[in-house]
Amino acid sequence: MNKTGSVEWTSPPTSEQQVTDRLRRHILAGELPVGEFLSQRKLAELAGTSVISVRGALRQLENEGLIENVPRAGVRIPQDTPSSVRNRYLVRKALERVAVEQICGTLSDAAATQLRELASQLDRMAGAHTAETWCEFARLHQEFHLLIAEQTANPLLVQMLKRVINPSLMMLNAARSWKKPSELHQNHTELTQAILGGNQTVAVAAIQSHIQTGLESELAAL
Amino acid sequence: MNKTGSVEWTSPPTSEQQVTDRLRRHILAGELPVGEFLSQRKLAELAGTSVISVRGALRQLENEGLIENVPRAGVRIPQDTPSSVRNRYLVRKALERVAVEQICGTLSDAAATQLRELASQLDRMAGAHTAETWCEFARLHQEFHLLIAEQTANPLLVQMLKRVINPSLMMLNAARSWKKPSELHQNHTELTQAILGGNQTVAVAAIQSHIQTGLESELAAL
DNA sequence: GTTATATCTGTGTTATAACACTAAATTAAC
DNA sequence: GTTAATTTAGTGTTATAACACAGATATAAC
Repeated sequence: MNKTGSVEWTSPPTSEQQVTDRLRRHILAGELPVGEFLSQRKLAELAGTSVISVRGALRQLENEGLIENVPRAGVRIPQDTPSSVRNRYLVRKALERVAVEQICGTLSDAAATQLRELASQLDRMAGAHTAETWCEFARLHQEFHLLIAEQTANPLLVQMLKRVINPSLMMLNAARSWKKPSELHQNHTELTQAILGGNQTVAVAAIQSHIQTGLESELAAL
Repeated sequence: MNKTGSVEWTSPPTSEQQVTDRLRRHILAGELPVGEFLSQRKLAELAGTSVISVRGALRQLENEGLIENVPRAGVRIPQDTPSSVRNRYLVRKALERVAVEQICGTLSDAAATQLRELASQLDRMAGAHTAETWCEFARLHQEFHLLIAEQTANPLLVQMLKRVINPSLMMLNAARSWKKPSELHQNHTELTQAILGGNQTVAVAAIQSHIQTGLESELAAL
């Protein structure tokens, strides 16, 4: 009935989609070895489906930048290097800059309070990090930045920003054991106020410096 | 022997890759109907392979932003709207801006001459457009902007820029019949000089205004 | 012991066929 | 003639099995 693309009817998720979601969770949690090639057959057996669904899922995750596909060799989680991290952050800086420029001064009250709430929650968590709160902190941090991007009503921008934030999330989760998190403390409340303030120049400066801080702490954790 | 990812040995292209390349060419040339769902079986028969390779190829093209996948309905070439075009151009503006900022004043002589040559070739072609030269012009235009991005040595940035330029190329090719091309005349030589000049402020201003012109002409062609 | 050959096991890749579902067309009943 | 049920043809999706190649292991010959 509805093949037009605008599906409100929640059709049962395809097998491939289920595998995709499960794999993504595992990767983001840092539970898969980085650098090694993953066996499609083992993944299929582990997920209880066929290779074909796994292959589709891997393709999807490749598009999200979480894994790397070498045509006749297989698929693996890419090993981060200083330059790959810098490359991601350059793109991220570009995308978040225009996002902030776009929404500066035009935010709805609902979005503003949601942003403020997330920021305060982040700043509260930043002090006391345990292994358990790490994952949640990383998730909220991503949600905060994506929320900003979503206010532009530009799905492409959101998708690309996700693609560039996700790998960092993965890396930080994988490395959470040997890093003292207080280092990467960032004041999100301050950033939020700069954005909500309405002065585009100071908002842009704030987001740029914020991301720069993130880059440096991630490089230090490498 | 070489499974490390850095493959110099040109292994024979996988079937899926061949289908991908052929399909991409067809789409970019504007030879496929936009909006309609494509039949995987017909594509497979037409390409002389199985559905499985076609599905992989479609996934790849989806990642390049050329087609749109609706989970249980199929895959189609998305219909452009003013807002989708604006969304693409916003991202493009963000990406090309940082690209220019990065390379401004640091270009090698080889890259500079290559850029100048491409620009002059484009400006020469801009005056006399026939149906035959359109495709070539679009290709060169893409090559020009990608060349700028490639000078940053940031593969991620190049990939994303490609993803945002390709659909425009496709649209312009499909619409070349009912549009007088002189409208979208852009002075690429002037832009090149601004970039090579070394003054970052004027270079950024030039690229921004250049892209803005492109946006307006594409909106007009919609 | 060393070397060369063969086998075996693992990989990614791909073709075939069946499944589940939808939409249209045909047929049957009223 | 109109309406309802049924069949048919099309779709995307997925499981199975075979293909082709690579690396390791074991076996045979020297």
